[in-house]
Amino acid sequence: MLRHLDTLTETRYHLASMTHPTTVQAALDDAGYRRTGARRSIADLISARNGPFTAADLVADARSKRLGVGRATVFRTLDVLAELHAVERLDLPSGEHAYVACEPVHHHHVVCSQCGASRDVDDAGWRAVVRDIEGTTGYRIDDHRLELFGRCPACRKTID
Amino acid sequence: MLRHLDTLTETRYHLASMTHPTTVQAALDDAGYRRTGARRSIADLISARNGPFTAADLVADARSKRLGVGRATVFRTLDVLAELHAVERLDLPSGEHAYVACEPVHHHHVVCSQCGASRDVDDAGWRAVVRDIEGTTGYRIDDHRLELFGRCPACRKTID
DNA sequence: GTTTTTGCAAACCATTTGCAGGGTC
DNA sequence: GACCCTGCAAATGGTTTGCAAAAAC
Repeated sequence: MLRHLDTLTETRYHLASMTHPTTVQAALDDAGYRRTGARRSIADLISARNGPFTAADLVADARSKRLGVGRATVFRTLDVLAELHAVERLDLPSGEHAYVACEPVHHHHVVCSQCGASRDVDDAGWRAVVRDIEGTTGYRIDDHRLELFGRCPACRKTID
Repeated sequence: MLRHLDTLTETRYHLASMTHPTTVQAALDDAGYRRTGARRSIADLISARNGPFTAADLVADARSKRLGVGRATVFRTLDVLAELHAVERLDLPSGEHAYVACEPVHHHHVVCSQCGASRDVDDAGWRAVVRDIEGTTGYRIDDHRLELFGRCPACRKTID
C-alpha cells in the first residue's frame, strides 16, 4: 500500500505537512465511507501534494491524469475530509479555499510566500497569548483562526 | 461634520472597534479620492455599525435607507478602504468577506461568537510568539492573519 | 471640459445541488 | 437488491466588470 514519492515534482519541502500516503484514505475508511475509485484517486492526489492546494488544483490534477473524477466529487470529498480533520481548510483572501493534509490535532501552518512550502507550527507560547488576551478583554476564547506567511529558509538564501 | 450616533439600534457594544464617525471618510479624503455622495453614504453606514459586517449588509442598509447606492459601488469602496487600511477585511469560512472599521495600525479583533461584538486586541506577547516561530521554523514571517472567537463578558453572564 | 465615479446588468468563478445511472456492500 | 456515490449540467451566490450617463474637480 505504501506508495513511493519518486514522482513528486517538488521534493525539497516535505517537512511536517507531508502526511503518510494512506492517511487520507484511512480517514475515510475509518469513518465508514465506501471505498470508491473516485475517493481513492482524490486521496492519492492529496497525498502526492505537499503544500496547500485548492479544489481547482485537484480537479486539474485529476483531469490531466484522466482519472475521470468530477468537480462535484472533489468538492464533496474535500468537505468530508475537512469534517474528519484529515485535511485543514484555509480561507484565502481571494475568497476561495485552500487545503492542507494534516494530522487530526489542532495546529497551525506557516506558508512560504515565495515557494508555497508549508510547515506545521507547535503551540510555542500561543496558549499563553490566548490566556493573556482573555485576561485583558474578558472574552472567553473558544476558537481561532491563524495563518502565517513568510519566506522559508531555502527561499531566503536566494538573492531575490 | 461630527455626526451623532443617536440612531444606532445596537448601543451596548461600542468598545474599541467603534471608530470616530468621520475616520472612514477622512481616509478617502486623505488619499485624494473624490468626495461623492455614494462614498459619503457608505462611510456613514460603516461608522454606524459596530461589529463586523459584510458587503451585503451595507447594500441592505443602503437599500432600506433608499440611498440609491449600487452593489458594485459598495464593493469598490470597500476595496479601496481595505487598501487604505481604514477597514480590515476578514475571510469567513463560508467564503464571503466581512469587514470591520479600524485604525490604520496593525492589530487584531476578538469577535463574540454569541452577540457579534468585537474588540481590538493589542500585541500582548504576540510579537514574542512570532519571533519564537521564526526561530523554530527558520521562516521569516512577514504577514499573518489572525482571528479570535469567543464569548464576550456580557454574554458570559447570561445563562446560555 | 476633463477625469473620476456610478448604477445597471451581464459576466465571472468557486462551490452546490438535482437527478438518473452506476458502483459498493 | 438496497443504498451510497458519482458525473453531468444547471443553479447559486458573492464579487467583478463593461459601459454610457452623471458628478466632481
